[in-house]
Amino acid sequence: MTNEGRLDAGGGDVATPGVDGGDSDGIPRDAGGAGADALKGDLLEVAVALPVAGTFTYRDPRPGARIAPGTQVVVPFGGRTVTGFVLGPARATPSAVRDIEAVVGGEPAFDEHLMGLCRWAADYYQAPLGEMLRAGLPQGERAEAVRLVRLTPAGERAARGEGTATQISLGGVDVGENSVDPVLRMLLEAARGELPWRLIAKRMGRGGLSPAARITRLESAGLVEVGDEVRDRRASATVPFVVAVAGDVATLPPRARARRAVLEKIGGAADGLRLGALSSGERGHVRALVAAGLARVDQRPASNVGARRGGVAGGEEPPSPNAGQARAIAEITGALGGGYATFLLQGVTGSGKTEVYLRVIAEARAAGRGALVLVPEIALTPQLAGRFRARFGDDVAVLHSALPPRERLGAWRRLRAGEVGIALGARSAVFAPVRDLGVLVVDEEHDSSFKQEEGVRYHGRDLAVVRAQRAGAVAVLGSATPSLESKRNVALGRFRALLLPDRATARALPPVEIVDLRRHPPGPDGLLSAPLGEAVAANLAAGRQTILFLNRRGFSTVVLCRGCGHVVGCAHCTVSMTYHRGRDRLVCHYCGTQESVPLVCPGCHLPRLDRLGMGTERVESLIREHFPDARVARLDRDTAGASAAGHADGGGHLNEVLRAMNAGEIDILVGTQMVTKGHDFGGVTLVGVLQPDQAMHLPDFRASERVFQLLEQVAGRAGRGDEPGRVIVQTYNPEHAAIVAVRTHDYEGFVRGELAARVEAGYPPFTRMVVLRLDGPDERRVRSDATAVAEAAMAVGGSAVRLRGPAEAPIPRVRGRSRFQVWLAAADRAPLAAAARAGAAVKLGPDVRLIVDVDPQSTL
DNA sequence: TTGCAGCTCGGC
DNA sequence: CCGAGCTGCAAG
Repeated sequence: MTNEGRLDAGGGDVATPGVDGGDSDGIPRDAGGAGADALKGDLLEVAVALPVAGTFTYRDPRPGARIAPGTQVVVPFGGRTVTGFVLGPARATPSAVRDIEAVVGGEPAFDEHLMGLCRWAADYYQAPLGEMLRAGLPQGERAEAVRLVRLTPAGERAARGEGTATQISLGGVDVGENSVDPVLRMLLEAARGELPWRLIAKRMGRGGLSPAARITRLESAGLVEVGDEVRDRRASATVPFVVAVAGDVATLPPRARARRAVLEKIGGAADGLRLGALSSGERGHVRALVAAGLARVDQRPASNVGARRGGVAGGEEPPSPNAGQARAIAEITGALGGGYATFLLQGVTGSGKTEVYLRVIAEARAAGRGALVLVPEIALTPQLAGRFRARFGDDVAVLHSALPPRERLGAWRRLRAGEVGIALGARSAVFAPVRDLGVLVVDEEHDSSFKQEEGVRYHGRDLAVVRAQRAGAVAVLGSATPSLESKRNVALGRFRALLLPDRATARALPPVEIVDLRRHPPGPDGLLSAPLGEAVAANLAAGRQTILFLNRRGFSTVVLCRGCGHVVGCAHCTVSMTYHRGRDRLVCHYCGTQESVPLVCPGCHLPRLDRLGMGTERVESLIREHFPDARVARLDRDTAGASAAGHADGGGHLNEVLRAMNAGEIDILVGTQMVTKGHDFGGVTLVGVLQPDQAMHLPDFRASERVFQLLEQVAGRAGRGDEPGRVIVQTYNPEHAAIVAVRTHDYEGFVRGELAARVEAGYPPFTRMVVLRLDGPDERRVRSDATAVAEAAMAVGGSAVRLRGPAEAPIPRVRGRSRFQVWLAAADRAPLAAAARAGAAVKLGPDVRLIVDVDPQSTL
């Protein structure tokens, strides 16, 4: 279904310049003299979507066609074809200029405002502009060049063994019977005799010539041709619809009842039905109906998909705000239209922050301005989306990572076209093309998932504030436990603080009971202390629901030899393997490597391996033993599906658990973080936290802050119904600051203590930080490069910048690569950025990579 | 990132 | 002497 916009054929949505062949060798290299001015008008500055510094100049061969800044284009770059973004007219006239090959889509992918934001972000996060721009486009909006290998007629003959001996030997094809060149054979079997280069390389595996050598040889023999093609996902953004066609139903066999039923279903929908909305069985009938001339399948643009979904605005009477909410709403709406302002809205779970967002957004919409809402990845649930839909109906575009690219694209287009005024999504939605932005909301602003930890490492919350600033909009950051950065910004007068004092339901957050595991040791299975065990039993007897929280997946976290003390570790990482009982395999949580459980110790070969440590799988199983009559369920990444909560295949189990919890069909839910965020479990009256201890001792200056935030969030799960809840934390470290503070939900006290410690140690929010992360297969090389990087950074940073390292990362080896870190801290941004740039400019040894991480959120 | 030039090493 | 493989650098 992918429409390929073939460059030389001008397919689909791809505007093809008037010059054929893509090769611009005919263009005068030296434009000197009279022609220079005329030429200059068509010269454009382009950022390519690659990790390459700088921008490049290209020519638009279509006379007078002014490509607007922000437009996505396809350009030849080095020996291949890549995506780029037009920045504007060229600023220099270099000696060599090549032609833009294609313009993707009719309109710019970014408007001026978003271009400005990406430019700012590229500079701040020290990322190439082209890469930043690419990060700001949704999947599906990106055009990508695919290198295709295609059989020539001569190649086809050779592949069939019909070619002349010369042709065959020319191609290096082995003439022996049964052994046609594997590449030719693959191509012969492929549709249209062509395959992507990458696929061929993948299928060939090892042995013999390298795929590249093989293909090159075939190409020079004229048996195959190789070319880059732009696959314009935009052009292919269509969705199949089935429409009933007037015809003679009698042509259907009388016994084809199912077929008639499907036909009726299709006929019942005035505009036809999405093929995707039918079951696979029904789709089979559609095929037959089409063959019988009773139905037709249309391709419709994806922008129509989902446009008319969801509830109708105003369907439900909004609850009237309490005094605290009313005050917050009044303050924020008062600032709307008055230019930039950021509010920090602090209120515990259940205090009604969402209602404040909804009211403020409604206010902005009434004034004709757009809104953008960012939530942590894991919190982007159907429940939350439903709440926005119930209030704003079709005016909301939900940008979910689980959305198929097409639907995402449709949502993006509707936002850009102004058909939809509100965008709701995770981190990357900060780039959503909302028109005339009035409000940006960042919910759970302290959540670390707003920081992108791969590729371009931007922080969604920080970018939201910057975007608000640039757009003259109001930003609202909400949290029960704001980040210390935001607290500091309030103290500095940059943010305005708003407090929602109570839970909207007028009940206080339950106190947190701390169980000292040194005095109340867990039972022989290491699970429950007596107080927590009794509480669970009592809650169960009372017919109420319990959540048990443990932030570790798997069954056992360590597989240890009782004979020699050997711990089974990952072959590629310096971490121990986790035993997963569901799969009956050992899994590395860092690189994903899986292996079967060895029968004997790899060290001493004695069969004395033991599975130690507690993961959610073991908790679930032990709980079933303790409470055989209880209905127990588990919710973590393993049960929910592939990756984090949001992913398509994960939704099923997650939603099922949510439903079963709300229907009271589960007594005890065991889970990881996943149970803490975004879900509203009405009837839970007991929350048990099993072991927050390991999280407190992570080598990370934010460890305490994270533990507090996590516990507070977990506590918020309890007692939201009519019943008061209980929260019990069992720990070996009851005197830890985060534990002490969480007992009485004394966040302000915790913040004071923590801020004092941060000042003392020179950590954020009192300094700014950048980490330079290096990794490579050869430990000594990485170490020495890290030293050179540190020296270069300090030579520039001088006394304004403090250095720590180079030091091995807390997990020194991941995926077979050794990792070192150089930490830079400074009070001011400028010297810090300069030092980091100097460090990043150091020439590295072979296979050593360096990543600049500005405002790092993780030490690992 | 990938592609290519320039170089060295090994086989004929 | 030629080709494969590695290294370093440039890409408009």
